[in-house]
Amino acid sequence: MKKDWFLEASPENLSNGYVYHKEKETYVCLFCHESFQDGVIYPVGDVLLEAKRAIRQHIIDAHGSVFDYLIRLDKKDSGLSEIQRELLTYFYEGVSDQEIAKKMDAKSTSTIRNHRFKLREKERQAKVFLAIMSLLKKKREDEPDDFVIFHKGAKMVDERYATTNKEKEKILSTYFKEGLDGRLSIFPSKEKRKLIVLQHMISRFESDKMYSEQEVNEKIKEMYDDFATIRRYFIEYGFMDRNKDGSRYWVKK
DNA sequence: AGTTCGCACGTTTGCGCAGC
DNA sequence: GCTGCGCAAACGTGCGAACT
Repeated sequence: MKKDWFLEASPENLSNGYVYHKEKETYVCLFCHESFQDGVIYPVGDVLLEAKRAIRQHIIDAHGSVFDYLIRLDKKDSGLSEIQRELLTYFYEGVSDQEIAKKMDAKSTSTIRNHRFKLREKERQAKVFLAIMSLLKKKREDEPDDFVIFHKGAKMVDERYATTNKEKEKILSTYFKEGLDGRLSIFPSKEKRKLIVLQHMISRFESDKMYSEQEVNEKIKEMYDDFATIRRYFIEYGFMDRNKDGSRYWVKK
């Protein structure tokens, strides 16, 4: 059995010895990965059992007790000392404090009580710790990604082209190999990349200036030879606008 | 029915020891 | 020297049995 997989399960699943996969509607054994399909009736011994009861029976029959497995984990995984493990085993078996004290070489019952107290304290601490870690995880998942904002007039931009600033950096470094002030190596074919590259190219234009077609071409040529393609994309994707006769160009805000 | 007693258990506190 | 761990004693509390 792969121990990591076992230990990644929730505390409840861990103590059950199995997990329920919602999408597949199956119960899966954490020890051997044997699965039981919800809605199917399984013959177990001389009786028929539905999936949930079948997997519980399977764990008892095939793997013994989940407690035995967990209690035998080493300190690194359980955080329990040798003595704590021994005590917990006695508690699990329902042995009285007096008997435990006797079994554990003349320890007094007060020692056993004190251990019980410490273990409960550990339990409380573990719960708080789990809650803290779960909040941490939740916050990370809820945190909205730092998405690239396109200007309002941008066309062809929808949720399919949502790009994080991190991705943007990566894309730009791929296409502007000489650096962000350098030339574009090739114009990308994927829409998402086109948008990022065009957004970067348009940032080199002044936003309040009126450009002639010639000026636009020259400016683009500083970055890429095929100025006609880029100019067309600027208009098509709404990064730039022009007047009817095409004599004046300006950056859309 | 109310009180007392013994017991079990939880909790607090202090000490000694080992490892770092 | 600090820290964690194991141990034990002391104290407080709840509960049932025995007693008045």
